[in-house]
Amino acid sequence: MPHKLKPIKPKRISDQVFDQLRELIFRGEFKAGEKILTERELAEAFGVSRTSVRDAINKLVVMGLLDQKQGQGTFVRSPESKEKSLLATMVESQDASISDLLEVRMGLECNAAAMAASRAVEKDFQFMEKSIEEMQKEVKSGRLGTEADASFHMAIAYATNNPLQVFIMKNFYDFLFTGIKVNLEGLYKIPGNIEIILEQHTLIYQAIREGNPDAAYRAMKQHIDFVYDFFEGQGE
Amino acid sequence: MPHKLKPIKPKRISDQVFDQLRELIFRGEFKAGEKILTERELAEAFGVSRTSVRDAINKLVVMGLLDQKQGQGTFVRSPESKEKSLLATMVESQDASISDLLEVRMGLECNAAAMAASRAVEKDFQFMEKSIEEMQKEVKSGRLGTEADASFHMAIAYATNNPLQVFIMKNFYDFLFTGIKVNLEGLYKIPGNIEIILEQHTLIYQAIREGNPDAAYRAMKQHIDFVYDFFEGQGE
DNA sequence: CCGCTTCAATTGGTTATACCATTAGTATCG
DNA sequence: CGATACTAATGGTATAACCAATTGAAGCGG
Repeated sequence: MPHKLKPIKPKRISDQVFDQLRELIFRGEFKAGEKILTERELAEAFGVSRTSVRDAINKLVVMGLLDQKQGQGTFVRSPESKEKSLLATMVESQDASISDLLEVRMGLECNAAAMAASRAVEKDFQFMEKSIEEMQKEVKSGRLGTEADASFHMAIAYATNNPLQVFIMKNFYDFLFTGIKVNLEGLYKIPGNIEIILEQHTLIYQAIREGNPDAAYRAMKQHIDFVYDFFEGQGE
Repeated sequence: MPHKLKPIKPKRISDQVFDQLRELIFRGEFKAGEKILTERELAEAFGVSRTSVRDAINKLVVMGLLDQKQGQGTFVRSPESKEKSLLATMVESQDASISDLLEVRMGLECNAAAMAASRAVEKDFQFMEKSIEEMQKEVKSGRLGTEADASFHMAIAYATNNPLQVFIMKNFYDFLFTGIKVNLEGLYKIPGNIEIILEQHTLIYQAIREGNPDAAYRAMKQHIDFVYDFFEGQGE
């Protein structure tokens, strides 16, 4: 065996559709509560059979990301709606606190920010910008903007171009979401805090845009430190 | 509305099949590891279409109760392997390289080392020492000591006292072993490398023992950087 | 104009059938 | 005996047709 041949990729079509749909949900292309394309439309759009699309959708329904109603359509389930994901429930049963979450994120996301700074392309920047703008809108409308917040962090994961980083963050998403929600609710009580968060997001974005890994790392660290300190001060 | 009428049963056929199959599994009619009836057989037995059976089975697969393999059949998943599978199963559909793995570990483990340095207790030190000694023994016996290597890194995860960190690392190393352990062997085969690895492990351990988070972080970074550079040089 | 019924279009759910892709086992040939 | 080739079994995919629930608009009668 002189040479290591090609890796091949035996991927099921339904799984490929599944991956793409999940990505669209996570990136916010399909917004919570929104009705997505019909099975027939998706089948045509992907160029696969309706069977494969159905298999993919079923998977997402079981995972709690989608909701189907006969005669109406398929809808994106809002993350906050009850039944948390498998990972989230498992984590819960192990008594993981918000602090624990933030500590792990510290390592995971600071490193990701640095990676992103040296690899992100235009498309990645656009996703980050979009998330920041979306969060600004939400805040001005009196809402928390938790989804946009989570999307921003997911955008950085994608920008690393590291499939494993993306993979972990994807499975982290539900827990990330609930964590962010709790944080923002606490932060919201104190005027000015959300603006600080937004400012920090912008700083992270700028550092990545400038291609400065070190600055991106520090900006992310400062961001998470801020949230962490605030939460610790709350009495834990 | 004087009377509460019939509840009716607007139940999908696939769900009815699902319920029955799940019951059979829970009752032990289908025993762990056992191969169950084929989709075609089940379809005929239930008097429904194969599609409905497939929908039901898919649901059980996503839930981790069943396992399907093309060309072989559908099997009942043993209970102990249910938990570790949720990450491992999905990782199959990704093509992550060793570099990707190391990049994520960089963030995860450097941070963990720093955490461990400020929290580890005597018991944690003992686990680390044991892992290092074990690896030294293995190496002297002419073996690779990959398990001891992993144990050392897991010991650090435990030392963080962060259940989420432990959880992630646990699933991480399942993936590491089952997926790309073979590739790591290349690193160990070159004389001198194992000694360097052991030295690095010792440095990490000492930094943690001294309660120096900064040094622990740097020591871990140096360690992972070394492995990373080695693989980059290999041609990847 | 209002209220009810009816009907048609949309959309997910089901069925049937055929064929593809992978695997394990067996038969065959050297 | 061993390697190869074939075959059968099984899950995966693709079509096409029809069923069932929902919505909303059209039509009718008051």
